[in-house]
Amino acid sequence: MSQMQNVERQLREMILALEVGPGERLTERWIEGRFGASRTPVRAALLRLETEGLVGRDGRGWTVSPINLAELEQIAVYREAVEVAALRLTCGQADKSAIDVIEAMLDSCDENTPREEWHRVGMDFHIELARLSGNEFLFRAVRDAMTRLSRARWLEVRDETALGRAWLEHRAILAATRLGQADEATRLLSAHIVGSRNRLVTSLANDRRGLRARGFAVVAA
Amino acid sequence: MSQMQNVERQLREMILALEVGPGERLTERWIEGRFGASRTPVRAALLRLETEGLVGRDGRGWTVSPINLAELEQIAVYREAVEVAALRLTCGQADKSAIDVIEAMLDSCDENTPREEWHRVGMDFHIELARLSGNEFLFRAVRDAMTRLSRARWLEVRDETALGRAWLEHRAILAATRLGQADEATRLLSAHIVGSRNRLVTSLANDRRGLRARGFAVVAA
DNA sequence: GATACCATTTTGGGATACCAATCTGGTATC
DNA sequence: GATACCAGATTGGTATCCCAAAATGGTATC
Repeated sequence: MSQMQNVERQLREMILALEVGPGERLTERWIEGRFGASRTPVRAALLRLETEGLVGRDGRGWTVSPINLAELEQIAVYREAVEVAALRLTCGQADKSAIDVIEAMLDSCDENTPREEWHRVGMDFHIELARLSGNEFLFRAVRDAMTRLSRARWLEVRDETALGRAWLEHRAILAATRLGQADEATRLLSAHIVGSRNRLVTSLANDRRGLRARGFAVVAA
Repeated sequence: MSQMQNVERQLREMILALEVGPGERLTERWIEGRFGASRTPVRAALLRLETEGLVGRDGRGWTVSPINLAELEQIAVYREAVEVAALRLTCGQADKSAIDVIEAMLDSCDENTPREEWHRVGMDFHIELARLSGNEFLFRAVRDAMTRLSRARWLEVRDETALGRAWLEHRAILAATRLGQADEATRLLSAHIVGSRNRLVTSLANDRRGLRARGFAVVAA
């Protein structure tokens, strides 16, 4: 594994895990020292993370992208379009065996599973479902959208009932997909995405003061 | 304007204008000499163009992305999803004055307009229409998809009737959008995209031999 | 003539040196 | 005490080295 990919991967993890806060300034020299790499791979990593929307330019200099509520709403609209299109493709396919793998993913979570794992599986559900479409561009769009949403979802205050409801919705989407019921499956998926967005934005807007107190830049809608 | 942005812009133009052929090998040193920049900005440019899909890694080393017919078909599905979603948003908006600007764009082309300009305006029509949605992600998705399609459309053998038909379809889409008829507008848009894709892929598949003879790598569907 | 092999060159990945722009902290001035 | 200003430190942008790996091309061998 090259240094460049290492820096990119580790820095992305730090950002997604909120070990560097949204809105925080980044200097190439700090990253250089932090990961023991020189500026060449650091710069490459920053350029790629910029296209992922995780870091941005702040005049001269780099900044961890703030949480932007308006952006989160736009991403929800975007992912609804691409996820629905992907799911429609999947419903039209004959082979539904791959759906079992995704169902097993959901099964792997129970009350003993750490919160972090629930978080990851909840994202991977959507990503893997999109992958089944066989369309590389729809897949990447969903994956990138989930990456952009990741930090915000991690900050969201979610109660147990909300988590349970999301899981039920995931299972209902899978069930309809397995039967090839495209209209029903996409209707459920749309509703799921819209509901998730509403809960997410509401939660963050309510917590905005607290999040800023923790040093996280949160831009209003 | 920094060197980095210059190299990126100029190299992108060379690739899109087919001044470096699809499938051609690129060396960082050649680009360095060609544009009079050092390797640092050259590498930054390559990293960005990679995310745009215009260049790719070929083991160790860089290659101008070949024309890939299977990819073109997938992009058509992708752009249909995002363009339809964007258009639906636009139809729901009260202010339709911006549509006149796009209509004027179409008007600016007549029989004296160079082919290159028709080509550009045909792309910008879709990009600017998506911009009206106000959703940054749908807009970028359309813009990036059109960038990826650009070279292929340039290679397409298009007769006058096909160009004229496309223009009529563009106008019909605008007309329905202006009236806020979302279902009709998106139906027309979908048909337009599917039709364009079919003509494009058919044309390239037929010309494949000739294109390869010109040194352009064309990957089959 | 085909092929295995080795020396040379070329290439991308990485490290580092340098620069101009900018930021910072302190100081002198009023 | 506020402010204008200047010197030093910091930073991203760029150029340039170095290196290991891979491609290249010529040659000896069969």
